[in-house]
Amino acid sequence: MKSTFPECQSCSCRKDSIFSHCALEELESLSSNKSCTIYKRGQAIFQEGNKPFGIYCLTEGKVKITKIGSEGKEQIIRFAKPGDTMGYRALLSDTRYSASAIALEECKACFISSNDFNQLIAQNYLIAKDMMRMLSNALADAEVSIAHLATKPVRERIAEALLLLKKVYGETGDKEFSISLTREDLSSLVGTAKETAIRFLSELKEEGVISTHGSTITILDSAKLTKISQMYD
Amino acid sequence: MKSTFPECQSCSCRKDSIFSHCALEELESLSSNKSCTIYKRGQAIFQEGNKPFGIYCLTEGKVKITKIGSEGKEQIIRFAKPGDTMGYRALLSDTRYSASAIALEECKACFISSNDFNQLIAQNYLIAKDMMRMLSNALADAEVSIAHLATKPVRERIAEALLLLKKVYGETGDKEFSISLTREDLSSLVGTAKETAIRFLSELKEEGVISTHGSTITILDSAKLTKISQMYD
DNA sequence: TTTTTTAAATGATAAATATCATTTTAAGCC
DNA sequence: GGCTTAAAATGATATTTATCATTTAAAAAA
Repeated sequence: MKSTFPECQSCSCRKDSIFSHCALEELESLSSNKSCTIYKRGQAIFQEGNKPFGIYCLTEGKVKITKIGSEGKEQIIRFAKPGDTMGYRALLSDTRYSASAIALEECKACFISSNDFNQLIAQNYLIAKDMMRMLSNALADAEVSIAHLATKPVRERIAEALLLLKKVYGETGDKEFSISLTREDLSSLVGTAKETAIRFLSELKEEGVISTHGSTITILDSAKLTKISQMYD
Repeated sequence: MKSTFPECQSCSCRKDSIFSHCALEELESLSSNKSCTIYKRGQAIFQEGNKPFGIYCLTEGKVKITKIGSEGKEQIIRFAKPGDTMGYRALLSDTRYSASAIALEECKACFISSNDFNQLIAQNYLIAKDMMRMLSNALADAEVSIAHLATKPVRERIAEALLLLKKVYGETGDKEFSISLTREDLSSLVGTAKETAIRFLSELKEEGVISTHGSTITILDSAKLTKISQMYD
């Protein structure tokens, strides 16, 4: 089973992760200490409220990061893609997980213990700096979400959500983009009711901006979607 | 004018700021290099979209951190109190300010150049670690805001906003808490229309949870307010 | 103090979104 | 492929929140 996971030294995920500044011996040490797991669709990689014991590096699959809101409603905070690090926030603030990470499809992730992680950021300032940059970017993204949740109507937020999915999971260059996402997940990303999300999707379909088949959504016209997402800016 | 600002070495704000881990010579160097300014109510300390040249340490007064949302609507992201550092996010991610800092009353703030700041976090790992903790906490707070904006009704968010103000600006121990805040600011914190915010405030007044005089709001019953903020949890 | 200005408060109404019920479509299974 | 189940889609309606208009109260200015 171990053979299905990459060695850190040669991991393709490393290129734009926090590990891009690691020295070879650091990577070797990471690689020999890590433990890797396969997660099935719907399985939690970590859960809100639990104590963190390390960080996770996603090597395959899509993950949603969620929080429980009012009345048990799930809110999607962000998505993770291969190469993304997850769970570092809780470690760095020495608190419990403030969100859960749930596999949207079969995923593979490598676990690095808090000891190894703390040692890494303490001994290599470039990595610490990278962590700060990651946190700062995540914070900026979160603040944009706050402003948009508070001021944009649902239709615009739906358009924005679809563009976010494309940005995270799309290949740069390809024109069309498809993703399988339940309407439940879409609505808990947008912060609206499932039926409302579906209605606006139907509207976008009629306008030829997207098409759907089952739970799969295909973005046909990103430019128009961008316009819709900024209609009242 | 300079005399109205504290020296970093003896600044009372330092106790729980990122500067709590500074060595004496570091503080002396900071103090001699900083430049301090008084800001009038409504004045911007920094503005969304501008390039950062350093960080600000608030020594007196209240500040709102805001973003422009849809249709030019202002969204309050968080508040700063004396001792808080502002503007570090943009520096650490090497981007422009993603939000503005606006004085809610007469304020004093000290400016530390990006050179001095970068040197500080590069040479003293305890400070870098503190920065990471601050960023992580800010991120956790922002994510709570996202979940609550998306899932809580306005009444609960109003209650929560009042409790937040108390938490940030209240003295630990005092039972009642008063703050002067325009209804416009309250509504742009909660993410609702001014009139809606006023209506729920009136409701809370009738229930004896708060009282108001002009723009001043007094929290009379924090416990009940807490309950209201979690009504459907 | 009186006047003027600005902000808070209330009322009436419109718009946006949520909820509940039902139908249709797609996906999993024998 | 037909059967079964789950999810997407649509419809009818209720609820929540926003908007616009007006009044009242509190600051600021004269």
